[in-house]
Amino acid sequence: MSYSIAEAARRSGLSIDTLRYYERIKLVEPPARDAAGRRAYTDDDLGWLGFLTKLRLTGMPIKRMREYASLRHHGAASAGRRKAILVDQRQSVADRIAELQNCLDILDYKIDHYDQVERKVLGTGATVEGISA
Amino acid sequence: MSYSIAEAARRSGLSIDTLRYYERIKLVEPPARDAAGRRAYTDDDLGWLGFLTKLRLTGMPIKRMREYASLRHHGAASAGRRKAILVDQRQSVADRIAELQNCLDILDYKIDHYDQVERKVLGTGATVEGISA
DNA sequence: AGTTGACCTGGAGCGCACTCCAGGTCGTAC
DNA sequence: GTACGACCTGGAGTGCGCTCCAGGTCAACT
Repeated sequence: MSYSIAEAARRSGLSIDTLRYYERIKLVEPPARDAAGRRAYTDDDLGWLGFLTKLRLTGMPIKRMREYASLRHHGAASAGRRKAILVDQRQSVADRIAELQNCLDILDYKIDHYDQVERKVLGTGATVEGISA
Repeated sequence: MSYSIAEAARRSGLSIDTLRYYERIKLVEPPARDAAGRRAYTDDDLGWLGFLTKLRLTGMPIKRMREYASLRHHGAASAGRRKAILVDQRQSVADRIAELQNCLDILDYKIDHYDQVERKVLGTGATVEGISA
C-alpha cells in the first residue's frame, strides 16, 4: 500500500507541513513519488513516522532524533550507538515521570487545601497560598 | 530575611534573567527594594517562586500561570477558579504520565530487541527497526 | 580617587519546532 | 476546456520561554 501525504498525515497524527518539514531536516527519507511527482508513503514510512512520534512524545529533541535516524543507514555497526540513545532516553523519561509524580503530589496537596477552604473547615489564619508558597 | 536577586536565583533554581523576566510579565509581584534600589526578595517571594517552578515543571503555559497569579490578588472570591486551574492541570499531568509510561514501554521493547541483536540470538530475517517501524 | 563587582533598565536576539504563504503544476469531474 | 482540489517548492513568519546586551548606577575595598 502507498499513501498520499494527506493520508499519511491522518495516520501519523502529524500535519502535512510537519511531514514535509521532517523530510527537509532529514528525519525521514524522502518517500517515493507517484507519476505526478506527489509523495507516496509506504507502510514502512508510516512505521518509522510512528516511532518518531513516540520519541517526540518523550521529549527527545529533533537533533537527537536526527542522529538516531541517520544511524539507521549505517547498518548493524551503529546498533550499539542507537541502543545507547534509547537507553539514555529511557532514563530521561523515567526521571521525568518521577518529576511529574512529585508535581502531582504537590497539586493534590494544594487542591486538598482548596477543598478545605470550600468546606470552611479552615478556622485558622492560614491562607491557601501560605501552605506551600 | 531578605535575599539579593543572585541569592533568590540560587535558591529558586531560576536564572537572574528569568526572575526579572517573570516580574516583567507579572508572574511575580515586584519585590521590595533596598536603599540602593536593588531587589530584596522575601521568604514569601521565594515560596511563590517555588510553587511557580513546580507549575512550570508540569508544563503549564505561562499564560495560565499568569492567570493563576493574578487570581491570587482577588482574594477568596477567586478560590474556586484557582482550584479549577489546579484540578485541570492535575488531569493533564496524569495524562502526561500515562503517555510517558506508554513511551517507556515502547523504549523497553526496542531496547530489548537491541539486546537480542547484541547476543546474536536473532536468527530470523527480522530487523530491529522492523519491529515497530 | 579609582577599580571592581553586583545590580539596574529597556530592548534585542535566540533556539526550537513547527506553520504559513505565494506562486505554480497536476489529474479528475463537469 | 475549464474549474477544482490536492499537491508541489522555497522561503518567510510564529509563539514560546527565556537569554543576552549596552549603557548606566551604586557601595565597598585598596
